[in-house]
Amino acid sequence: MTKTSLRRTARSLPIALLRARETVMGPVRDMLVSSGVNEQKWRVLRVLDEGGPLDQSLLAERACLQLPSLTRILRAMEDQGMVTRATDPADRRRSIVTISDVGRQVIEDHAQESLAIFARLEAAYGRERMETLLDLLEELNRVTPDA
Amino acid sequence: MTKTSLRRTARSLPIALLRARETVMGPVRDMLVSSGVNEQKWRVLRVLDEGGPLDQSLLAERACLQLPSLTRILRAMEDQGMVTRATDPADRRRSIVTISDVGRQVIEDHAQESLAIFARLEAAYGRERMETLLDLLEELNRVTPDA
DNA sequence: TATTGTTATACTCTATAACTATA
DNA sequence: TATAGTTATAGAGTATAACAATA
Repeated sequence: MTKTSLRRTARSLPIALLRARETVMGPVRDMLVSSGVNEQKWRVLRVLDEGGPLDQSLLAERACLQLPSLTRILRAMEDQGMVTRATDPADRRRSIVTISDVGRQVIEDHAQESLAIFARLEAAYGRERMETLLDLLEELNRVTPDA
Repeated sequence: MTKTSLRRTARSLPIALLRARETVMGPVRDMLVSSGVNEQKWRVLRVLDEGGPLDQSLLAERACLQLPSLTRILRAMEDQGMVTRATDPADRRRSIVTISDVGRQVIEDHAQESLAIFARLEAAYGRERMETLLDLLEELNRVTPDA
């Protein structure tokens, strides 16, 4: 160990969050391979399904993607018929992205499995504990909106 | 929204973990640009500094890296003099990785700043809340070791 | 035969900057 | 001049499979 003592890696928030995500993503990745969309497209669909039509900047932020990545992803998703894009008439620089029936169907097709994966994890981890964890994560995101 | 209601994305554990990590990594990334190592190398150094010499499989798991990625990263880190590698005499398939003084110095050089970043976040978020969050993340990693 | 680590491939994300169109 | 989104580029991670060396 170095002289200046850092926290144990298990108590390092960035590392702890990354390990937790790897833990949780295992079964989710298995689900996604059968869905025809990757993790990123799945996030885009989820965010659009939840928040309604969004411009790309906001969509990128909520889906944790860079704008250049999103540009490429949306091109593919448009080709697959999962989303549509339209110029915002109020500000013609903006492009508004809308989920289509095809996109909604992708979510619908995997919603049961997604819920089941979560339910299994919650059963193993504890319902109350899970709610507390999600509360704390939400609060963390509020503390530092992006910095 | 689709008919089968999934959780709000803020209550989706994979998405919540990803957003939390993005939130937390902002200042950490700023620190790392001045350190000469990227996120992945920093994790490798932290894990080695904490756990002592490790074989590559274990190191990969603890640092959340794939073995092929680790192979490439270690080659670079060996060239930079941050780590050394030696064949395990007890099992000559195994390669044991050890952090060097140079590697330890990289950690030492940024330990203060790393602690300060954490302290600021903790102050904004709440000390007790932070401890609870870290406890819950540790427990989550114990529930499902990797599945 | 199984395991550890390496190499190779294809795909994708990140980070950044330059660029276009619009405001 | 500033902003939204696109394009291009370099660097790097992921996933996977094939492979060599060793067990």
